[in-house]
Amino acid sequence: MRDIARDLGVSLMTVSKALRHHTDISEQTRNRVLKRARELNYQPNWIARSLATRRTYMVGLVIPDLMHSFFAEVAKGAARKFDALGYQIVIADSEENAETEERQVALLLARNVEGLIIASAQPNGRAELFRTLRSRRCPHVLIDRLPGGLATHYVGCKDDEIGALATGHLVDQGCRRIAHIRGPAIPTGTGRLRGYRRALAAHGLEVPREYVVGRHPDDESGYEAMRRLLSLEPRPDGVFCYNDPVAAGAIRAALEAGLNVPNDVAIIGSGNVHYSDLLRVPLSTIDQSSYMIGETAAELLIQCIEAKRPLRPQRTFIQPRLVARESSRRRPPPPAGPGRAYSAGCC
Amino acid sequence: MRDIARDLGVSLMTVSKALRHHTDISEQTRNRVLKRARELNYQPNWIARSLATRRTYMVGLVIPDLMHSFFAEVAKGAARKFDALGYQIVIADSEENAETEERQVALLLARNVEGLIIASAQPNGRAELFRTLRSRRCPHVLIDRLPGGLATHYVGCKDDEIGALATGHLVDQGCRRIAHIRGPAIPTGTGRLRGYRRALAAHGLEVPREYVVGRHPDDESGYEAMRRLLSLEPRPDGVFCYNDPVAAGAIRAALEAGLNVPNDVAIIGSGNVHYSDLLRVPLSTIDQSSYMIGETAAELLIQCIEAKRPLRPQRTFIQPRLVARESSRRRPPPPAGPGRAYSAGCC
DNA sequence: CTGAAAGCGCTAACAG
DNA sequence: CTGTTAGCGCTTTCAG
Repeated sequence: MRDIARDLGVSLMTVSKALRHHTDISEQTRNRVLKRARELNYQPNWIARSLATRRTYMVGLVIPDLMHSFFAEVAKGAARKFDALGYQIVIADSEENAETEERQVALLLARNVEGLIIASAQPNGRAELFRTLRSRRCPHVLIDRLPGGLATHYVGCKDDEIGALATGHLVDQGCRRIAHIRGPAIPTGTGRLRGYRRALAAHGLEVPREYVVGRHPDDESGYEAMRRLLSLEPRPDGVFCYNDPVAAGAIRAALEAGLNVPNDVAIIGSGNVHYSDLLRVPLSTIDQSSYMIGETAAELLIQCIEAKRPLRPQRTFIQPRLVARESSRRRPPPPAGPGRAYSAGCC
Repeated sequence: MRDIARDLGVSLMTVSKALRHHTDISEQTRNRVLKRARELNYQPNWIARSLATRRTYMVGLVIPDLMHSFFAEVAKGAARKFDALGYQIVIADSEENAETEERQVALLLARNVEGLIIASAQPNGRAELFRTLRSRRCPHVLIDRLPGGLATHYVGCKDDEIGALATGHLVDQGCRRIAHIRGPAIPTGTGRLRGYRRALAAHGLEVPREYVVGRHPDDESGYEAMRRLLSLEPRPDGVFCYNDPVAAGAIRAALEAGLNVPNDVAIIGSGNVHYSDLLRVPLSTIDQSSYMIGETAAELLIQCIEAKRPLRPQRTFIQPRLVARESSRRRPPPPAGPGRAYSAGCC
């Protein structure tokens, strides 16, 4: 900028304004400045600009696992939206670990991100991170996982609905001994478990305690959990899995045990990750509109950032949608028509 | 920082040094400063620090698709390594589009990243982006895709080896009419095609022109391409696919056509993405050590950044590894032992 | 319409 | 060991 100013015999200020298309600069000088800038291949320095304006146009996205297609899709949705709105996104991976997440958030704050989208790995009841965010006045939108008793912005499904929808579907398919491979002690894990229990109760079904197993949300532990379930007597005839990777692992275990999916045991997951249609047995699942979660959260966050005053907490609950594929369809589908319990919005 | 200095009656400089654990500060003052900093919940401002030091400790990673497991895994490897080395990674998605990639790189440069890792979407022969990078003296490491005639750092496989390894494996399995669903006109696409042709020639096999189809590297177009192949007369009995998503799509098409995989048609992909073991038919593939590519590239980039003088171009070629699963195994595996053509390093 | 002055929060270099 | 001076590259504010 200094060079341009010197070359053109104008002040630094004039250059600065011209470059930013400020109104009170004559057409002519602006063009001279722009021309010279191009010749010199001038590149604005965002660091300096940020320091002066106190704006970074950077936002953070914290997810538990980059490699989980569900969150990758969320990230893609958010990235596209932010890009369109002139913000840069920085993605951080918390590795499904509360401390790592706190560290990542601290790093992002130190970089002066203007806002944060978080699919939090904080266990139920641990709210310090959110208190910090609030006290530092950093706009943030929670996604996918909604901690209880917190007045924050949120975009995602209601997890008990997911659990009830999936479990209800298994009941509809004729399953009577329905097990659950649960997730960790985070809102999605406990919420889906709650929904599962509610649906069982609603249908007057009872199952042994041992029918709820699992902890870690990946296909390896889905496999292990399923093996445990299959060793029980009586063996479950339907399994609702915390998410699609877990379900994929469960299918592998079932097939390995020589069972037929869905006839010996029906399986359903959640998340509708991109490859679930390509699995050994195409996987029934609950679609949570991952891409849309990313987009919607991004829009909301920008609103928060650009609002003068903090907005009051806004929650967008996305309707979970049953996607029934082969892994759970035990009978030819009942005739379409109004009144089917769990078919609304099904593919 | 000013507040701390005022409260303690010392200079700003003293505070600055104490905070950074500079040596020439007395134990005692340091502790006083640190204590007060904690009390005031002082958070260093990276923007200001960056402006003063001309260091950002930020690096960029540009990949063609966040949602492709292969690149997600690369990203994970790089992220972990950078994190350990005290750098922050910013991931950008080029959407497999050359212009978007150039825009993303420009954005990252404007943010003063200190270096870049790029899995480039530039088509063969288009080298302007790399010239820019070079002229701007921005350290960069190319991964996965190595443009011809460019003296740059690189980490990845040799694509003709991938093509030859995969195709040779199909020959070993008894396939004689081997088709190829190819990728785009980028180094990986043309390199694998070249390897495929070389292997066919080496085995004295000839195939009709129509046996090479495809363009887009996703499962949808893999499906379409496979349908085209299956309509040919004679029908191929083996297909080498550009990557695993394409192969997954191809398997779907084959099964839908009522064919048996691998007996009617054997299929192999490349990339060894995490879920390939869980597909309808567990997918044979070429492992490219995606995670290690990320790690290695990160290490190399940091070396470049921290070196006084530009390093001379360093290339790390990773040995592709055959992973033979069900989608290509037409006969019981031959007895293990030395001398098997393509078994080195196989799982 | 143009420009001078002051400062964003921090640090390198050097002087005491 | 501590402090002073002079910026980093850009912008806001306000006076011409």
